[in-house]
Amino acid sequence: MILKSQVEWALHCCAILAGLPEGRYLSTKALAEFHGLPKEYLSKALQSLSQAKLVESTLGPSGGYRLARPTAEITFLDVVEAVEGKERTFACSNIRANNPCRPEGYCEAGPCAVARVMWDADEAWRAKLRSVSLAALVQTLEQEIPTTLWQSSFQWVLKRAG
Amino acid sequence: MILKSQVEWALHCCAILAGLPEGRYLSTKALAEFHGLPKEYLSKALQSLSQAKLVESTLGPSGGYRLARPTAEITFLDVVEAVEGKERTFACSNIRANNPCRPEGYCEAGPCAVARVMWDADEAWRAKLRSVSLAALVQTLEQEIPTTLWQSSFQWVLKRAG
DNA sequence: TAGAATACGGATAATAAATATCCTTATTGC
DNA sequence: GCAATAAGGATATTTATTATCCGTATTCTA
Ligand code: SF4
Ligand code: SF4
Repeated sequence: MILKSQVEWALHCCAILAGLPEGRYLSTKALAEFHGLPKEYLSKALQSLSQAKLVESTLGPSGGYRLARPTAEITFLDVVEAVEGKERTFACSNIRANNPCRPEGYCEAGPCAVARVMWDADEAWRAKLRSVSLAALVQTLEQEIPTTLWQSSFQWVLKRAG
Repeated sequence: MILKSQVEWALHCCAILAGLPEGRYLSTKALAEFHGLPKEYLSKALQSLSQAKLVESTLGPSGGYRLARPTAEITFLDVVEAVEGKERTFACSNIRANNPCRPEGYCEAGPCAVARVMWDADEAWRAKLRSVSLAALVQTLEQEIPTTLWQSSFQWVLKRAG
């Protein structure tokens, strides 16, 4: 089990969009070039973000994406779920129903203990992702990335932002 | 991203093995029949458990598997990692290295903030799985499953255990 | 007003992973 | 010696991921 690479892409794109000045848009093309990613396929990830209402888009030249909400109000979980979906990572196929000793017509009340533990763990994962916002991410990145690289990156980006 | 179904299978099989009397073995065939699963493929999951030293096996008629450790010393995480592997669920492809503004020969010190958050969440998931033992699972199941079904199930199993 | 750049969605192809089956070998109990 | 078993290799089959291509509607710009 491994998350799709689109998750990493989407998170990095959101980090860039989070640093964009108010009202500016950044195109798929620019985001793809900046990260060295296939434009057409990255576009699908961005469309997922758009459908999840995390970003807004506009058409035409100088079109592209911008965040739809303040960075403090978008979490890692929002992005991950936009790309991966909201389904739990443990799917129960109800194999206990195949128990040969199971009485005719007997129907289990709810999810069994196995599923509940797996779902609790899934929720712990999500809770952690929910606890980190894009604002927090940008703050950390700003501290860690060398100032010159940070600035030249945003110069590069701004030159292409509509 | 979804866990393979072998995880569910392995957990249920461990739950059965956990209820087996000291020194008895249960075969793949019996476990597959009990859960209504494809024997050959379930066998692969059990082999994973065996390689992870969670279960011991013996050959010949009346052969099969038994737990290699006390139920209190086997956790959900042990079983999940035996089947799914120990790799983290977020794989970093280091796309920041593609940044066009990145200086020649510049090399990032360590994993970036994005990866660290994802890995923290992964660890939260594992911590939760680590916190539940097979002993705890069996205790819960024993409380929840109707006594008659519980007993007839283990009668069924014991008749086939070597 | 024409043209270029864009997001969006549908279709489809390529690749990788999960699921499943088959077969051979070595070991064990009877 | 025979039957049942775990183990592991080989190989299909099916599904998910990754990727590309194209048509349409929209928006900006010149
Ligand atoms: S995980 Fe629980 S609910 Fe799902 S099949 Fe197994 S016993 Fe049933
Ligand atoms: S997640 Fe972090 S370490 Fe991984 S590619 Fe992105 S920036 Fe680099």
